[in-house]
Amino acid sequence: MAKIKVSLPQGTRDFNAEVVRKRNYIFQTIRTVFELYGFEPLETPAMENLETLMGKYGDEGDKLIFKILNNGLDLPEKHAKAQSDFEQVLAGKNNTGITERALKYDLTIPFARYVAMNHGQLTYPYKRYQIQPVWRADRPQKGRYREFYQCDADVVGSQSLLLEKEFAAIYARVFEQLGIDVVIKVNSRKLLAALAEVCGGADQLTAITVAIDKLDKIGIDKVKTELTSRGLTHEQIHQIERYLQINGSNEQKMEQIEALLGHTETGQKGMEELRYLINAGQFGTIPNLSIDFTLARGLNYYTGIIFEVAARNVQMGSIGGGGRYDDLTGLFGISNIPGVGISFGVDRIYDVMEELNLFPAQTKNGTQYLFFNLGTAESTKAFSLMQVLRTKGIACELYPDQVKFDKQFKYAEKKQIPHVVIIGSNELEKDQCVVKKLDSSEQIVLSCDDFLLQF
RNA sequence: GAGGCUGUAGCUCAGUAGGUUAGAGCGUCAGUUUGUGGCACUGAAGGCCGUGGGUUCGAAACCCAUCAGCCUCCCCA
Repeated sequence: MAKIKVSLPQGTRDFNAEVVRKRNYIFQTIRTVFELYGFEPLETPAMENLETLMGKYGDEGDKLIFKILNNGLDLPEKHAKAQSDFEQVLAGKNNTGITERALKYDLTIPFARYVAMNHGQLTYPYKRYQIQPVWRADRPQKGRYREFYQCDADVVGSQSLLLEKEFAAIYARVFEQLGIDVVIKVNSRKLLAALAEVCGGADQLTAITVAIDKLDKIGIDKVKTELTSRGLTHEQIHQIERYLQINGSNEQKMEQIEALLGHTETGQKGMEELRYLINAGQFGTIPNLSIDFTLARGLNYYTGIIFEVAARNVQMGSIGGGGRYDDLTGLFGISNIPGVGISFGVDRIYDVMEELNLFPAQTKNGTQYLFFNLGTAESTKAFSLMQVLRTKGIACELYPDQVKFDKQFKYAEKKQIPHVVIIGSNELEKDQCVVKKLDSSEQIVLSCDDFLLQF
């Protein structure tokens, strides 16, 4: 038989039983916490209209959207139009004649689209969570895939800072349950805006944000070089440097930022937000929450508090992020719906947990009892016992072929099935069965009725 | 979009300075052992050495191209 070379598209993965179980463990943990905080599930299609997505993620983002080729382009009567349309695509422009749909790039924009479409029906504040795959035509590398899951929770229709506090608590709780030691970095976009006001004006906000975002990668000197090339003066850059050098405990950082940006109105607002978040108050302190003024988070829609979560003790990009946005649905014609949300990067969380060996043994749950196949009459008996076990929720299976013991034992071992049940001609005659534990080799003989009574 | 590394058995990899029939470990299958697994021993199957060209008497090895994977930058989860 000719051997056909098979492969997977770049940046995609198959998940075997073990991996699926471990992933489900993460999903379940996150889902449970979301539900505990009153979020409702939402699912949206894998694909959206291309125009829904285009222009929402910046120029870079647009390039990374997977576009879907329209069907029926090969129909003879459409040839001429398809060819002229394709010229547009070759020129770097999208054309609905060639592609009008695309795979979703994140969960936030489809969510905004959903809110805009169902504006009248939703009960506000609307709290939803969404756990679905998204696709990006990125170059894959460590911790980066072309198909990966996002777990988002957002609230729209409320300005309350209480929500930010709850989201921080959700992060803390989920990672505590997963056993990952994290630092939840928090900042306010308003402070960045205030910094921009002080140094070069509001129109420099983006440039400053981008430069700050690169700090931990390129270092302070290169950040200064970049800012200089943006036309900032020596004095302005000095201010930014003072901003970036703020350190110490959360309280100490607040004191330093007060000295630097306290005289601006925007700065005061930003500090208020942060103070509310870090103060214990009536909700208690959130563990691992750390103010990080160098946190900037790209440049898109965030306007208030921003979050980013990093795992300690392991080299990995952020495993979660989010923040407040004032007017996400404005993009779709429905204005004045403020929102705030966070996201978990499940694939990276998986990699972190794998690297730190944090998955509990319970994730291996599968078949509990393997019934040996030792003949037709014997397996008929086994089958009737199994049906009882199954009604009691015990996973079990019968080896489908009557083969030697050796083989059936090895099957159980490979699948890590903890017990085997042996019903041969001897046992059948006495209405008994032999139950053997594989790890300890202990085995007991008991009547079929006694066997069932255990469950 | 830019750069680096790697493609040899199902998997992880050896393969000496180009030289007969390309190796190991693990895994698979069979047997020792036709109702008691893991261990051990014996044996077997399994390779167009990523693909295409070139250099050479001779290429898995050297050169070029191409494809794929991994990694870094950019950006991000």
